Amino acid sequence: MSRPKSEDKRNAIMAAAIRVIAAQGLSAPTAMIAREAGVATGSLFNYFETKADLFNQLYLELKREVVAVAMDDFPASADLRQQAFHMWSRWSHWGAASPAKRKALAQLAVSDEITPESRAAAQQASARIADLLQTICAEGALRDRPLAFVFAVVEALADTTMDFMIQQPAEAEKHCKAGFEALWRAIA
Amino acid sequence: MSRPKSEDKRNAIMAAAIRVIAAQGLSAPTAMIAREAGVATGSLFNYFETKADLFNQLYLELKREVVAVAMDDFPASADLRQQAFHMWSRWSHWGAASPAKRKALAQLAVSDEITPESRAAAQQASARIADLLQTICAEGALRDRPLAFVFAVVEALADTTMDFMIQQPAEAEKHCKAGFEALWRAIA
Amino acid sequence: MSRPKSEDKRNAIMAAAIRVIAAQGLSAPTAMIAREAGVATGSLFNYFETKADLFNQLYLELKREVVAVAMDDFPASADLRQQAFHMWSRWSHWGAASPAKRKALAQLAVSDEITPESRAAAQQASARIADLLQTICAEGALRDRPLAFVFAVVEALADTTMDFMIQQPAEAEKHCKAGFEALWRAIA
Amino acid sequence: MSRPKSEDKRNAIMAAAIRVIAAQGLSAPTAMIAREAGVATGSLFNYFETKADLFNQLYLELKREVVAVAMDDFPASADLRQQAFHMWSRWSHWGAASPAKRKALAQLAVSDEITPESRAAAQQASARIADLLQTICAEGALRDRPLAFVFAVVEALADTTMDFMIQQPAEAEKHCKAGFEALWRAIA
DNA sequence: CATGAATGAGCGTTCATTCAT
DNA sequence: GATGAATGAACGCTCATTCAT
Repeated sequence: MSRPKSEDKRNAIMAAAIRVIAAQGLSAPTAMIAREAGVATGSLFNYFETKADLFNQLYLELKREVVAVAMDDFPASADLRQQAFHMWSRWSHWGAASPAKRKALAQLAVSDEITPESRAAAQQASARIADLLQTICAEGALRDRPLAFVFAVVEALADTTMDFMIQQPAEAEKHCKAGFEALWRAIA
Repeated sequence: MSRPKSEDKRNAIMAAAIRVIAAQGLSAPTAMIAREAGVATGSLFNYFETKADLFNQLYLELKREVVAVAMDDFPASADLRQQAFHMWSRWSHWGAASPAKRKALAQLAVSDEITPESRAAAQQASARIADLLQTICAEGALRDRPLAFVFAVVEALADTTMDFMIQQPAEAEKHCKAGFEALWRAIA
Repeated sequence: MSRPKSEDKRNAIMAAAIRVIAAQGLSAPTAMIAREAGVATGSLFNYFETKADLFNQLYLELKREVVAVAMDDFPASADLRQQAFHMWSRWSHWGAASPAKRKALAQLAVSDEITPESRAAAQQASARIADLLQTICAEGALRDRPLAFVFAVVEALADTTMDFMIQQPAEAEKHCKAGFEALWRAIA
Repeated sequence: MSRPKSEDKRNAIMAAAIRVIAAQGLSAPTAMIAREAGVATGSLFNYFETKADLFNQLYLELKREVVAVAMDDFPASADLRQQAFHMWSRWSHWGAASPAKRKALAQLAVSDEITPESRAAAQQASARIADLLQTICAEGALRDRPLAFVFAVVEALADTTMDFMIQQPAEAEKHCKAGFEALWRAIA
């Protein structure tokens, strides 16, 4: 019967946080995020209990977005290399097209504020990618390494690739393919 | 910039900063670093103009240490793969043996406080490694990519490898070799 | 000031305020009082213009309750000492049985938020007790002191007595009688 | 070798806290206390870890001052009544002459911020007064009550007396003596 | 130079009150 | 009237940096 808590406002805060974190880092004042979102300083805390809570929710949301994009329109019947390239291409183009999101996510990922629970939830969200990787490296050089090791290698390669796609947009396609080539040789 | 009186004190501050940053992150108070170093809060600023200055000097020093370790006792007459493995092994074992330094360096590397100048100097310090990489990938899949791309890929692989060597010390040698295998296939 | 719709709701807020103030002090958030009362945060302000208004009304209501209890079933034809003890006993047992009310009242009584008007109204509500006291001390040692002085002494003794009745319930009767003895000797 | 932490400054903060608490209550901002003391907001926290710490130290200091004043120049060889009156007179005149201190102490005494430790220390500081009271009431009506009960009664009477001495300074001596008379009759 | 007390801008968070629904 | 989200001033406390000693 009162003004309902607005999903739009929550999204506005999330979006503002991405921009502000990308620009200023995690030490960006909550007041600045609120202003950027067009809400009062206090309102931020109607949607997120603490700054750390906002960070955790944002981290998880971005992680899920990456997975959703990477696995969208997945070619279930293509061969493994094509499937892998599909995922890689989607992923890296998303990152190249969303530099603020990537920058924010990179900062969040190394932050002490992100709880083990959030990291676990993020991992769970990546299950389908993990499955794919497992299949890919089942007979490769890394077949005896923990999947987490492989995953970390892939993420590192992807991050590097996206950095270069952003820095040299004209060469984006080449970087994307070269990154995939390195990935495939490394793990398949 | 005249050399301050006590090189020891400067080193103590650097070492304290490594420990404190590893434990608390970059937001650790300068006063805590000073206390850990056994000097007065004000003394820190006799050796480093600002906190950011301390961070930049520390970043560069750690980067140089990595290179020095990796290239120490370099087998100039061995074949390329052996040379590469020598470097890789030194590097990753250093990282596995110095988790605080790695953690601090990881945080510094993504910080906005590190200036382009510091990053450029770090790159310059890595010239010998860069040369080696260039030779390695001269005929590989990434031969047309910028050397910086290759370098970034290698660093990402190395970081991942070291993380796992630290997390599972019993498997350290296997992780080290598997990481090298992935690297060699990716770039050579 | 029109009577608000629900007397029940007003009472619920009052009762909640007593509990919350007893537990948390006067700095308890109005939102907590409202929640404890089972009403919306905004509703509290339909019944009380401000937090201070709530406090003043609560102060007065509690003061009036004390008087009503103390003078209930008053033995108009008993002798003075018996009348005094009747009042004393009722009063102190009420306090011992209502620790939250006493605690809240004690905090309210020393608060700056309580207006002179409220204090005056409380005094007026105590007129019958004041009359009794005046009669009691008409020939005692304090006969030349302002009645307010005597009243304050009595309140102080009563508060102390009730504190001990609450702290040592097994000795409650003894404390009650001892307190009365001290009172009688002090003023009669 | 640095600027020494100044006892003067600590005292200035204490004195300022007394004035500000007397005027505004315990919710007075620390910044206001600091300003009143002529120091920076941050400096207050060089001398007191938290606002609550300041309150506890102030509480204890005021309690000790009361005792010191009351027992100063104690007539060890006078008779009991004279000794008691000496203490009473000193105490009440101190309170009448230091209304801000009394008001601050009254607020502190009922605050939730004051720790059991502080209250215990205050009690210990009052040992000599407690001894005197014990002797006084050894044969009085309250001889079987806990000393703490007697003490509380005395404090209550003293507080009331001082309130009236402040409110009607012209009658201060009469209030002092009447208060003592009530006390003596109540407990002796 | 060394020391650590002094400084005050800045931060995350709270909460009395308002007001759209 | 009832609701609870929205508001933003205010607070306690921190901390990089300065500077008196």
